[in-house]
Amino acid sequence: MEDRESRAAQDRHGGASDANDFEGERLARSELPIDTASLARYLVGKILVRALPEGTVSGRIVESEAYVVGDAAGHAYGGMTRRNRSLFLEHGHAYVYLAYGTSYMLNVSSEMPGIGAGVLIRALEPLEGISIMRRNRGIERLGDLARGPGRLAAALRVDRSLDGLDLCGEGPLWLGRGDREPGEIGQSMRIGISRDAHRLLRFYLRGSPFVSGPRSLKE
DNA sequence: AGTGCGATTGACT
DNA sequence: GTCAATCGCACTA
Repeated sequence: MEDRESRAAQDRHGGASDANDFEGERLARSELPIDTASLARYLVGKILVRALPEGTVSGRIVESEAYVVGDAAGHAYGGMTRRNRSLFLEHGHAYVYLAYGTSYMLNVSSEMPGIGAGVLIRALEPLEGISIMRRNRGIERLGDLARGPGRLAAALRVDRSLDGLDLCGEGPLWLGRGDREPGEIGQSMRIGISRDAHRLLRFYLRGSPFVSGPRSLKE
């Protein structure tokens, strides 16, 4: 088991939980739907896990957005560039970019190799390593630790150094199985875009207080 | 080399 | 509710 190392590292640092338990068990690439919108819906309820030197941080994905093939709002629209090349990797790789010069955004590439599309992870319900998240964010309130794409990246210390990482590999960031069925999943327009804004490509756990956006987009 | 613009956030009226 | 911060990138010349 490759995971023994991270587990040992966590034990050395006195981590309270096991990153290899059922909930955090790494999803295999073959389990991920290849279609972008399907993947966005599928990821709601799954776990995002980050191994840090001081311990494991994780949260349940409660909100995602699909940026599909041919989508004018997607960064892959217009072809591959230095910034967006990770979107063209086989589904299950990380695409991380800096938005507004201030916030990192974490996406999961979502199609076959050479096809540019991805899913933006927009919010997490914090599970493990909450004290580490508080330190990373510099705030206390649980409900604000990972509510929003830039906030969750900060909480998990995700930046451009993780761009291109295989989330289905043995790296320090991965997708976990989750320990239960998600609740009812709502669907809405995406937040903060202008082009192709009408499309219903945002997915969220209905009623969760950890979902971003106005109340009208949480019900 | 210069310009304009965000898949946001936090501070503030 | 409004609004500035901040910077990498894409585009023009």
